[in-house]
Amino acid sequence: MTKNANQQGATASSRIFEVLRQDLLNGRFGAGERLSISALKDTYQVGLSPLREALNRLAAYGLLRQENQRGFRVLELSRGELDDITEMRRQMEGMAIERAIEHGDDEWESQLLAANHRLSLTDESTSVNQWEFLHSRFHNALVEPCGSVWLLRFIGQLHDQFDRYRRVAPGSPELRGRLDAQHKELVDLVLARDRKGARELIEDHITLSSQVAQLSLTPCSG
Amino acid sequence: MTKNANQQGATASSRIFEVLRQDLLNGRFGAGERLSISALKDTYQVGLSPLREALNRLAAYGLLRQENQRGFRVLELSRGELDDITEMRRQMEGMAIERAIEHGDDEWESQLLAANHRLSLTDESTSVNQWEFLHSRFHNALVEPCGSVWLLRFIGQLHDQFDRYRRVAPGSPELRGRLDAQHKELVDLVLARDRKGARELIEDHITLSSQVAQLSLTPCSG
DNA sequence: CTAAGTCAAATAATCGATTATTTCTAGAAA
DNA sequence: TTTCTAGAAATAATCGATTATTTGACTTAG
Repeated sequence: MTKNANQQGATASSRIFEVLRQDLLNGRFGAGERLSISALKDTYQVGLSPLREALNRLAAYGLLRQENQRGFRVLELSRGELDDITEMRRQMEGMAIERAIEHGDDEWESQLLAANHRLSLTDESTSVNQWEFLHSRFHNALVEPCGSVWLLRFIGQLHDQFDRYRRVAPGSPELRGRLDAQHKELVDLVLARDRKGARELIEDHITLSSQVAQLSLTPCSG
Repeated sequence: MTKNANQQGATASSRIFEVLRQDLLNGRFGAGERLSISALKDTYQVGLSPLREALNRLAAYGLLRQENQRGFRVLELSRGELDDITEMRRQMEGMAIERAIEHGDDEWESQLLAANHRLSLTDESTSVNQWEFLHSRFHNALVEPCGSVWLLRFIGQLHDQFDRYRRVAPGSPELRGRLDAQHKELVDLVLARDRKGARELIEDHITLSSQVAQLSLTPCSG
Protein backbone atom coordinates (compact mmCIF):
# COMPACT_ATOMS: atom_id res chain seq x y z
CA MET A 1 0.00 0.00 0.00
CA THR A 2 2.42 2.61 1.27
CA LYS A 3 5.24 1.11 -0.72
CA ASN A 4 4.07 2.30 -4.12
CA ALA A 5 3.86 5.92 -3.10
CA ASN A 6 7.52 6.83 -2.64
CA GLN A 7 8.90 4.83 -5.51
CA GLN A 8 10.37 6.09 -8.71
CA GLY A 9 7.31 5.69 -10.89
CA ALA A 10 4.74 6.64 -8.27
CA THR A 11 1.43 7.77 -9.70
CA ALA A 12 -0.40 10.89 -8.62
CA SER A 13 -3.00 8.58 -7.06
CA SER A 14 -0.55 6.71 -4.87
CA ARG A 15 1.18 9.92 -3.80
CA ILE A 16 -2.00 11.70 -2.78
CA PHE A 17 -3.21 8.52 -1.08
CA GLU A 18 -0.16 8.49 1.17
CA VAL A 19 -0.32 12.23 1.89
CA LEU A 20 -4.00 12.03 2.79
CA ARG A 21 -3.43 8.95 4.92
CA GLN A 22 -0.79 10.76 6.96
CA ASP A 23 -2.94 13.86 7.27
CA LEU A 24 -5.88 11.76 8.44
CA LEU A 25 -3.71 10.03 11.07
CA ASN A 26 -2.39 13.38 12.23
CA GLY A 27 -5.88 14.74 12.74
CA ARG A 28 -5.60 17.41 10.07
CA PHE A 29 -9.30 16.95 9.44
CA GLY A 30 -11.93 17.00 12.14
CA ALA A 31 -13.68 13.82 13.17
CA GLY A 32 -16.86 13.33 11.13
CA GLU A 33 -15.90 16.15 8.78
CA ARG A 34 -17.19 16.08 5.24
CA LEU A 35 -14.37 16.23 2.71
CA SER A 36 -15.14 18.56 -0.15
CA ILE A 37 -13.54 17.11 -3.24
CA SER A 38 -13.00 20.38 -5.01
CA ALA A 39 -11.49 21.91 -1.87
CA LEU A 40 -9.06 19.00 -1.55
CA LYS A 41 -8.23 19.40 -5.23
CA ASP A 42 -7.18 22.97 -4.61
CA THR A 43 -5.27 22.51 -1.35
CA TYR A 44 -3.32 19.47 -2.51
CA GLN A 45 -2.89 20.70 -6.08
CA VAL A 46 -3.96 17.43 -7.60
CA GLY A 47 -6.35 16.43 -10.36
CA LEU A 48 -9.84 15.16 -9.78
CA SER A 49 -9.29 11.60 -11.03
CA PRO A 50 -6.24 10.69 -8.92
CA LEU A 51 -7.83 12.38 -5.93
CA ARG A 52 -11.03 10.37 -6.24
CA GLU A 53 -9.06 7.17 -6.70
CA ALA A 54 -7.12 7.88 -3.52
CA LEU A 55 -10.32 8.63 -1.60
CA ASN A 56 -11.82 5.35 -2.81
CA ARG A 57 -8.78 3.47 -1.55
CA LEU A 58 -8.87 5.22 1.80
CA ALA A 59 -12.54 4.32 2.18
CA ALA A 60 -11.89 0.66 1.39
CA TYR A 61 -8.98 0.77 3.83
CA GLY A 62 -11.23 2.09 6.57
CA LEU A 63 -9.94 5.63 7.08
CA LEU A 64 -12.91 7.26 5.35
CA ARG A 65 -16.59 6.54 5.04
CA GLN A 66 -18.13 6.76 1.62
CA GLU A 67 -21.78 7.59 1.15
CA ASN A 68 -23.16 7.22 -2.34
CA GLN A 69 -23.76 10.57 -4.01
CA ARG A 70 -22.68 12.31 -0.83
CA GLY A 71 -18.94 12.00 -1.06
CA PHE A 72 -16.50 11.11 1.67
CA ARG A 73 -16.41 11.75 5.41
CA VAL A 74 -13.75 11.41 8.06
CA LEU A 75 -14.73 8.76 10.62
CA GLU A 76 -15.98 9.80 14.02
CA LEU A 77 -13.97 9.14 17.17
CA SER A 78 -15.74 7.16 19.87
CA ARG A 79 -14.84 5.42 23.08
CA GLY A 80 -16.55 2.27 21.89
CA GLU A 81 -14.52 2.07 18.72
CA LEU A 82 -11.27 2.86 20.52
CA ASP A 83 -11.96 0.01 22.95
CA ASP A 84 -12.69 -2.30 20.04
CA ILE A 85 -9.47 -1.35 18.26
CA THR A 86 -7.51 -1.70 21.51
CA GLU A 87 -8.83 -5.17 22.27
CA MET A 88 -8.21 -6.30 18.70
CA ARG A 89 -4.65 -4.98 18.84
CA ARG A 90 -4.09 -6.86 22.12
CA GLN A 91 -5.28 -10.12 20.63
CA MET A 92 -3.56 -9.82 17.29
CA GLU A 93 -0.24 -8.38 18.42
CA GLY A 94 -0.17 -10.83 21.31
CA MET A 95 -0.64 -13.65 18.84
CA ALA A 96 1.94 -12.16 16.49
CA ILE A 97 4.69 -11.64 19.05
CA GLU A 98 4.38 -15.23 20.23
CA ARG A 99 4.72 -16.47 16.71
CA ALA A 100 7.55 -14.05 16.00
CA ILE A 101 9.52 -15.36 18.97
CA GLU A 102 8.92 -18.84 17.63
CA HIS A 103 10.16 -18.07 14.12
CA GLY A 104 12.47 -15.07 14.48
CA ASP A 105 16.20 -15.59 13.90
CA ASP A 106 19.38 -13.83 14.99
CA GLU A 107 19.01 -11.21 12.29
CA TRP A 108 15.61 -10.33 13.74
CA GLU A 109 17.12 -9.86 17.20
CA SER A 110 19.70 -7.49 15.72
CA GLN A 111 17.12 -5.48 13.79
CA LEU A 112 14.94 -5.23 16.87
CA LEU A 113 17.79 -4.01 19.06
CA ALA A 114 18.69 -1.46 16.39
CA ALA A 115 15.10 -0.25 16.04
CA ASN A 116 14.80 0.18 19.80
CA HIS A 117 18.12 1.99 19.99
CA ARG A 118 17.17 4.46 17.27
CA LEU A 119 13.88 5.11 19.03
CA SER A 120 15.50 5.55 22.44
CA LEU A 121 17.91 8.14 21.02
CA THR A 122 15.09 10.55 20.25
CA ASP A 123 14.69 13.63 22.42
CA GLU A 124 13.01 17.03 22.41
CA SER A 125 14.90 18.00 19.27
CA THR A 126 13.41 15.10 17.31
CA SER A 127 10.49 16.00 15.07
CA VAL A 128 7.15 14.38 15.82
CA ASN A 129 7.13 12.85 12.34
CA GLN A 130 10.54 11.29 12.87
CA TRP A 131 9.50 9.90 16.25
CA GLU A 132 6.30 8.45 14.78
CA PHE A 133 8.33 6.87 12.01
CA LEU A 134 10.83 5.24 14.38
CA HIS A 135 8.08 4.19 16.79
CA SER A 136 6.09 2.40 14.11
CA ARG A 137 9.30 0.85 12.75
CA PHE A 138 9.96 -0.58 16.21
CA HIS A 139 6.50 -2.01 16.65
CA ASN A 140 6.62 -3.43 13.16
CA ALA A 141 9.98 -5.06 13.85
CA LEU A 142 8.52 -6.74 16.96
CA VAL A 143 5.96 -8.76 15.03
CA GLU A 144 7.52 -8.95 11.58
CA PRO A 145 8.64 -12.60 11.59
CA CYS A 146 5.27 -13.90 12.80
CA GLY A 147 4.89 -15.73 9.51
CA SER A 148 1.45 -14.44 8.56
CA VAL A 149 1.00 -11.85 5.84
CA TRP A 150 -2.63 -11.34 6.83
CA LEU A 151 -1.88 -10.92 10.51
CA LEU A 152 0.69 -8.24 9.70
CA ARG A 153 -1.75 -6.54 7.38
CA PHE A 154 -4.49 -6.39 10.00
CA ILE A 155 -2.06 -5.19 12.66
CA GLY A 156 -0.91 -2.38 10.38
CA GLN A 157 -4.49 -1.39 9.68
CA LEU A 158 -5.34 -1.37 13.39
CA HIS A 159 -2.25 0.75 14.11
CA ASP A 160 -3.50 3.37 11.67
CA GLN A 161 -6.92 3.32 13.32
CA PHE A 162 -5.38 3.54 16.77
CA ASP A 163 -3.11 6.41 15.77
CA ARG A 164 -6.11 8.51 14.75
CA TYR A 165 -6.84 8.67 18.48
CA ARG A 166 -3.34 8.69 19.94
CA ARG A 167 -1.91 11.41 17.74
CA VAL A 168 -4.59 13.94 18.54
CA ALA A 169 -4.49 13.18 22.28
CA PRO A 170 -2.68 15.64 24.55
CA GLY A 171 0.73 14.39 25.69
CA SER A 172 1.10 12.74 29.08
CA PRO A 173 4.78 12.69 30.15
CA GLU A 174 4.13 10.22 32.96
CA LEU A 175 2.43 7.62 30.75
CA ARG A 176 4.88 8.29 27.92
CA GLY A 177 7.78 7.49 30.25
CA ARG A 178 6.24 4.20 31.28
CA LEU A 179 5.51 3.29 27.66
CA ASP A 180 9.10 4.04 26.63
CA ALA A 181 10.41 1.85 29.43
CA GLN A 182 8.23 -1.00 28.18
CA HIS A 183 9.91 -0.89 24.77
CA LYS A 184 13.22 -1.87 26.36
CA GLU A 185 11.55 -4.57 28.47
CA LEU A 186 9.89 -5.98 25.35
CA VAL A 187 13.26 -6.34 23.65
CA ASP A 188 14.66 -8.09 26.73
CA LEU A 189 11.80 -10.59 26.84
CA VAL A 190 12.14 -11.26 23.12
CA LEU A 191 15.88 -11.89 23.45
CA ALA A 192 15.11 -14.23 26.35
CA ARG A 193 12.57 -15.93 24.04
CA ASP A 194 9.93 -15.58 26.75
CA ARG A 195 6.76 -16.01 24.71
CA LYS A 196 4.20 -15.73 27.48
CA GLY A 197 6.02 -12.87 29.13
CA ALA A 198 6.37 -10.93 25.91
CA ARG A 199 2.70 -11.48 25.10
CA GLU A 200 1.59 -10.24 28.49
CA LEU A 201 3.80 -7.19 28.26
CA ILE A 202 2.70 -6.19 24.77
CA GLU A 203 -0.90 -6.53 25.90
CA ASP A 204 -0.17 -4.28 28.88
CA HIS A 205 1.67 -1.90 26.57
CA ILE A 206 -1.32 -1.60 24.26
CA THR A 207 -3.69 -1.09 27.18
CA LEU A 208 -1.48 1.64 28.62
CA SER A 209 -1.15 3.24 25.22
CA SER A 210 -4.91 3.17 24.95
CA GLN A 211 -5.12 5.24 28.13
CA VAL A 212 -3.14 7.93 26.32
CA ALA A 213 -5.38 7.63 23.28
CA GLN A 214 -8.46 7.99 25.47
CA LEU A 215 -7.35 11.50 26.35
CA SER A 216 -8.30 12.45 22.79
CA LEU A 217 -11.94 11.89 23.78
CA THR A 218 -12.09 14.18 26.82
CA PRO A 219 -13.77 17.49 26.01
CA CYS A 220 -10.89 19.55 27.41
CA SER A 221 -8.49 18.16 24.87
CA GLY A 222 -9.77 20.10 21.85
CA MET B 1 -18.89 -1.96 1.48
CA THR B 2 -21.39 -4.26 -0.17
CA LYS B 3 -24.30 -2.36 1.32
CA ASN B 4 -24.01 0.68 -0.92
CA ALA B 5 -24.11 -1.31 -4.13
CA ASN B 6 -27.71 -2.52 -4.16
CA GLN B 7 -29.33 0.54 -2.71
CA GLN B 8 -31.56 2.97 -4.41
CA GLY B 9 -28.99 5.62 -5.21
CA ALA B 10 -26.12 3.27 -5.95
CA THR B 11 -23.39 4.80 -8.04
CA ALA B 12 -21.85 3.17 -11.08
CA SER B 13 -18.67 2.73 -9.01
CA SER B 14 -20.33 0.81 -6.21
CA ARG B 15 -22.29 -1.37 -8.63
CA ILE B 16 -19.28 -2.36 -10.69
CA PHE B 17 -17.29 -2.89 -7.48
CA GLU B 18 -19.80 -5.46 -6.28
CA VAL B 19 -20.06 -7.19 -9.66
CA LEU B 20 -16.29 -7.43 -9.99
CA ARG B 21 -15.97 -8.65 -6.41
CA GLN B 22 -18.38 -11.48 -7.08
CA ASP B 23 -16.71 -12.35 -10.37
CA LEU B 24 -13.31 -12.42 -8.67
CA LEU B 25 -14.63 -14.74 -5.93
CA ASN B 26 -16.19 -16.99 -8.55
CA GLY B 27 -12.92 -17.34 -10.40
CA ARG B 28 -14.10 -15.63 -13.56
CA PHE B 29 -10.57 -14.34 -14.01
CA GLY B 30 -7.50 -16.53 -13.88
CA ALA B 31 -5.11 -16.32 -10.95
CA GLY B 32 -2.37 -13.79 -11.65
CA GLU B 33 -4.18 -12.49 -14.72
CA ARG B 34 -3.63 -8.94 -15.80
CA LEU B 35 -6.89 -7.01 -16.03
CA SER B 36 -7.05 -4.85 -19.11
CA ILE B 37 -9.00 -1.75 -18.19
CA SER B 38 -10.39 -1.07 -21.65
CA ALA B 39 -11.44 -4.71 -22.00
CA LEU B 40 -13.30 -4.54 -18.68
CA LYS B 41 -14.87 -1.30 -19.82
CA ASP B 42 -16.32 -3.06 -22.84
CA THR B 43 -17.44 -6.30 -21.20
CA TYR B 44 -19.08 -4.62 -18.22
CA GLN B 45 -20.40 -1.65 -20.21
CA VAL B 46 -19.19 0.88 -17.71
CA GLY B 47 -17.26 4.12 -17.95
CA LEU B 48 -13.56 4.46 -17.28
CA SER B 49 -13.81 6.56 -14.12
CA PRO B 50 -16.22 4.38 -12.12
CA LEU B 51 -14.33 1.31 -13.29
CA ARG B 52 -10.99 2.64 -12.10
CA GLU B 53 -12.51 3.69 -8.78
CA ALA B 54 -13.87 0.18 -8.27
CA LEU B 55 -10.51 -1.37 -9.13
CA ASN B 56 -8.81 0.94 -6.64
CA ARG B 57 -11.23 -0.18 -3.93
CA LEU B 58 -10.72 -3.85 -4.75
CA ALA B 59 -6.97 -3.40 -4.53
CA ALA B 60 -7.21 -1.69 -1.14
CA TYR B 61 -9.55 -4.48 -0.03
CA GLY B 62 -7.03 -7.11 -1.05
CA LEU B 63 -8.70 -8.79 -4.00
CA LEU B 64 -6.42 -7.18 -6.57
CA ARG B 65 -2.82 -6.12 -6.70
CA GLN B 66 -2.04 -2.71 -8.09
CA GLU B 67 1.28 -1.96 -9.72
CA ASN B 68 1.99 1.65 -10.52
CA GLN B 69 1.74 2.40 -14.24
CA ARG B 70 1.04 -1.27 -14.88
CA GLY B 71 -2.57 -1.53 -13.89
CA PHE B 72 -4.25 -4.24 -11.87
CA ARG B 73 -3.69 -7.97 -11.53
CA VAL B 74 -5.69 -10.79 -9.98
CA LEU B 75 -3.84 -12.30 -7.03
CA GLU B 76 -2.11 -15.65 -7.41
CA LEU B 77 -3.33 -18.74 -5.57
CA SER B 78 -0.79 -20.46 -3.36
CA ARG B 79 -0.79 -23.14 -0.71
CA GLY B 80 1.13 -20.86 1.63
CA GLU B 81 -1.45 -18.12 1.41
CA LEU B 82 -4.35 -20.53 1.78
CA ASP B 83 -2.77 -21.91 4.94
CA ASP B 84 -2.29 -18.38 6.25
CA ILE B 85 -5.92 -17.46 5.53
CA THR B 86 -7.12 -20.71 7.08
CA GLU B 87 -5.16 -20.25 10.29
CA MET B 88 -6.32 -16.64 10.59
CA ARG B 89 -9.92 -17.69 10.08
CA ARG B 90 -9.54 -20.34 12.80
CA GLN B 91 -8.19 -17.82 15.27
CA MET B 92 -10.58 -15.01 14.48
CA GLU B 93 -13.79 -16.97 14.07
CA GLY B 94 -12.90 -19.03 17.13
CA MET B 95 -12.53 -15.82 19.08
CA ALA B 96 -15.71 -14.41 17.58
CA ILE B 97 -17.94 -17.39 18.29
CA GLU B 98 -16.86 -17.44 21.94
CA ARG B 99 -17.71 -13.79 22.27
CA ALA B 100 -20.95 -14.24 20.36
CA ILE B 101 -22.08 -16.98 22.76
CA GLU B 102 -21.24 -14.62 25.59
CA HIS B 103 -23.26 -11.71 24.21
CA GLY B 104 -25.87 -13.25 21.92
CA ASP B 105 -29.52 -13.12 23.00
CA ASP B 106 -32.65 -15.12 22.24
CA GLU B 107 -33.21 -13.25 19.02
CA TRP B 108 -29.76 -14.37 17.87
CA GLU B 109 -30.61 -18.00 18.60
CA SER B 110 -33.74 -17.66 16.50
CA GLN B 111 -31.93 -16.02 13.60
CA LEU B 112 -29.26 -18.69 13.71
CA LEU B 113 -31.77 -21.52 13.67
CA ALA B 114 -33.55 -19.86 10.77
CA ALA B 115 -30.34 -19.35 8.81
CA ASN B 116 -29.36 -22.98 9.30
CA HIS B 117 -32.80 -24.15 8.30
CA ARG B 118 -32.80 -22.16 5.08
CA LEU B 119 -29.35 -23.52 4.25
CA SER B 120 -30.32 -27.11 5.02
CA LEU B 121 -33.34 -26.87 2.70
CA THR B 122 -31.11 -26.40 -0.35
CA ASP B 123 -30.75 -29.28 -2.78
CA GLU B 124 -29.63 -29.98 -6.34
CA SER B 125 -32.24 -27.58 -7.70
CA THR B 126 -30.74 -24.67 -5.74
CA SER B 127 -28.49 -22.37 -7.75
CA VAL B 128 -24.87 -22.10 -6.69
CA ASN B 129 -25.31 -18.39 -6.12
CA GLN B 130 -28.27 -18.96 -3.85
CA TRP B 131 -26.38 -21.60 -1.86
CA GLU B 132 -23.35 -19.32 -1.50
CA PHE B 133 -25.65 -16.55 -0.31
CA LEU B 134 -27.33 -18.70 2.34
CA HIS B 135 -24.04 -20.27 3.40
CA SER B 136 -22.39 -16.94 4.01
CA ARG B 137 -25.53 -15.69 5.77
CA PHE B 138 -25.28 -18.64 8.15
CA HIS B 139 -21.61 -18.15 8.92
CA ASN B 140 -22.20 -14.46 9.40
CA ALA B 141 -25.07 -15.15 11.80
CA LEU B 142 -22.80 -17.38 13.88
CA VAL B 143 -20.38 -14.60 14.79
CA GLU B 144 -22.56 -11.52 14.42
CA PRO B 145 -23.10 -10.65 18.10
CA CYS B 146 -19.39 -10.92 18.98
CA GLY B 147 -19.41 -7.22 19.78
CA SER B 148 -16.47 -6.18 17.62
CA VAL B 149 -16.95 -4.28 14.39
CA TRP B 150 -13.32 -4.81 13.44
CA LEU B 151 -13.36 -8.53 14.14
CA LEU B 152 -16.41 -8.91 11.89
CA ARG B 153 -14.77 -6.83 9.21
CA PHE B 154 -11.62 -8.94 9.20
CA ILE B 155 -13.63 -12.17 9.21
CA GLY B 156 -15.62 -10.99 6.21
CA GLN B 157 -12.45 -10.07 4.38
CA LEU B 158 -10.89 -13.45 5.13
CA HIS B 159 -14.05 -15.20 3.92
CA ASP B 160 -13.71 -13.45 0.58
CA GLN B 161 -10.07 -14.50 0.37
CA PHE B 162 -10.90 -18.05 1.33
CA ASP B 163 -13.72 -18.25 -1.20
CA ARG B 164 -11.34 -17.44 -4.03
CA TYR B 165 -9.92 -20.90 -3.38
CA ARG B 166 -13.02 -22.80 -2.33
CA ARG B 167 -15.27 -21.73 -5.19
CA VAL B 168 -12.88 -22.81 -7.91
CA ALA B 169 -12.14 -26.15 -6.22
CA PRO B 170 -13.82 -29.27 -7.60
CA GLY B 171 -16.71 -30.51 -5.45
CA SER B 172 -16.13 -33.28 -2.94
CA PRO B 173 -19.47 -34.83 -1.91
CA GLU B 174 -17.92 -36.70 1.01
CA LEU B 175 -16.31 -33.62 2.58
CA ARG B 176 -19.35 -31.51 1.73
CA GLY B 177 -21.58 -33.90 3.64
CA ARG B 178 -19.40 -33.71 6.72
CA LEU B 179 -19.27 -29.92 6.50
CA ASP B 180 -23.05 -29.71 6.24
CA ALA B 181 -23.44 -31.92 9.31
CA GLN B 182 -21.17 -29.60 11.26
CA HIS B 183 -23.47 -26.65 10.61
CA LYS B 184 -26.21 -28.36 12.60
CA GLU B 185 -23.78 -29.35 15.36
CA LEU B 186 -22.58 -25.75 15.58
CA VAL B 187 -26.12 -24.54 16.14
CA ASP B 188 -26.62 -27.15 18.87
CA LEU B 189 -23.44 -26.12 20.69
CA VAL B 190 -24.41 -22.46 20.44
CA LEU B 191 -27.87 -23.15 21.86
CA ALA B 192 -26.20 -25.12 24.66
CA ARG B 193 -23.94 -22.07 25.19
CA ASP B 194 -20.90 -24.33 25.03
CA ARG B 195 -18.16 -21.80 24.28
CA LYS B 196 -15.18 -24.12 24.21
CA GLY B 197 -17.04 -26.78 22.27
CA ALA B 198 -18.30 -24.32 19.69
CA ARG B 199 -14.85 -22.85 19.29
CA GLU B 200 -13.28 -26.25 18.75
CA LEU B 201 -15.93 -27.24 16.24
CA ILE B 202 -15.69 -24.07 14.19
CA GLU B 203 -11.92 -24.49 14.09
CA ASP B 204 -12.38 -28.05 12.85
CA HIS B 205 -14.98 -26.84 10.39
CA ILE B 206 -12.60 -24.30 8.92
CA THR B 207 -9.79 -26.83 8.69
CA LEU B 208 -12.05 -29.30 6.93
CA SER B 209 -13.29 -26.59 4.61
CA SER B 210 -9.68 -25.75 3.86
CA GLN B 211 -9.17 -29.32 2.67
CA VAL B 212 -11.86 -28.68 0.07
CA ALA B 213 -10.24 -25.38 -0.88
CA GLN B 214 -6.87 -27.10 -1.29
CA LEU B 215 -8.30 -29.09 -4.15
CA SER B 216 -8.22 -25.84 -6.16
CA LEU B 217 -4.43 -26.09 -6.10
CA THR B 218 -4.04 -29.60 -7.48
CA PRO B 219 -3.10 -29.63 -11.18
CA CYS B 220 -5.89 -32.02 -12.11
CA SER B 221 -8.57 -29.56 -10.98
CA GLY B 222 -8.30 -27.20 -13.95
C1' DC C 1 -46.98 28.50 12.29
C1' DT C 2 -45.89 23.82 10.06
C1' DA C 3 -45.21 20.85 6.26
C1' DA C 4 -44.75 19.85 1.70
C1' DG C 5 -43.17 21.43 -2.71
C1' DT C 6 -40.07 24.03 -6.12
C1' DC C 7 -36.23 25.95 -7.90
C1' DA C 8 -31.33 27.45 -7.99
C1' DA C 9 -26.77 26.75 -6.33
C1' DA C 10 -23.39 23.55 -4.84
C1' DT C 11 -21.18 19.41 -5.26
C1' DA C 12 -20.58 14.48 -6.44
C1' DA C 13 -20.20 11.35 -10.28
C1' DT C 14 -19.24 10.37 -14.89
C1' DC C 15 -17.71 10.94 -19.67
C1' DG C 16 -14.62 11.69 -23.67
C1' DA C 17 -10.28 13.17 -24.96
C1' DT C 18 -5.37 13.80 -23.93
C1' DT C 19 -0.96 12.69 -21.94
C1' DA C 20 2.49 9.62 -20.09
C1' DT C 21 4.37 5.19 -19.58
C1' DT C 22 5.11 0.60 -20.76
C1' DT C 23 5.38 -3.09 -24.01
C1' DC C 24 6.26 -4.94 -28.37
C1' DT C 25 8.72 -5.24 -32.72
C1' DA C 26 12.30 -4.82 -35.85
C1' DG C 27 16.77 -3.78 -36.99
C1' DA C 28 21.79 -3.07 -35.93
C1' DA C 29 25.91 -4.16 -33.55
C1' DA C 30 28.71 -7.44 -30.94
C1' DT D 1 22.72 -16.12 -31.94
C1' DT D 2 22.36 -12.69 -28.51
C1' DT D 3 21.92 -8.13 -26.83
C1' DC D 4 20.94 -3.54 -27.26
C1' DT D 5 18.31 0.28 -29.01
C1' DA D 6 14.99 3.08 -31.55
C1' DG D 7 10.33 3.74 -32.77
C1' DA D 8 5.55 2.32 -33.03
C1' DA D 9 1.61 0.43 -30.82
C1' DA D 10 -0.85 -0.53 -26.72
C1' DT D 11 -2.39 0.68 -22.45
C1' DA D 12 -2.47 3.11 -17.93
C1' DA D 13 -3.07 7.57 -15.87
C1' DT D 14 -4.76 12.08 -15.93
C1' DC D 15 -7.30 16.20 -17.33
C1' DG D 16 -11.19 19.32 -18.44
C1' DA D 17 -15.87 19.44 -19.33
C1' DT D 18 -20.47 17.56 -18.65
C1' DT D 19 -24.19 15.30 -16.24
C1' DA D 20 -26.72 13.90 -12.18
C1' DT D 21 -27.84 14.40 -7.48
C1' DT D 22 -28.16 16.68 -3.20
C1' DT D 23 -28.74 20.74 -0.37
C1' DG D 24 -30.79 24.79 1.16
C1' DA D 25 -33.49 28.86 0.51
C1' DC D 26 -37.88 30.28 -0.55
C1' DT D 27 -42.78 29.50 -1.46
C1' DT D 28 -47.30 28.16 -0.77
C1' DA D 29 -51.03 25.18 0.92
C1' DG D 30 -52.96 23.27 5.01
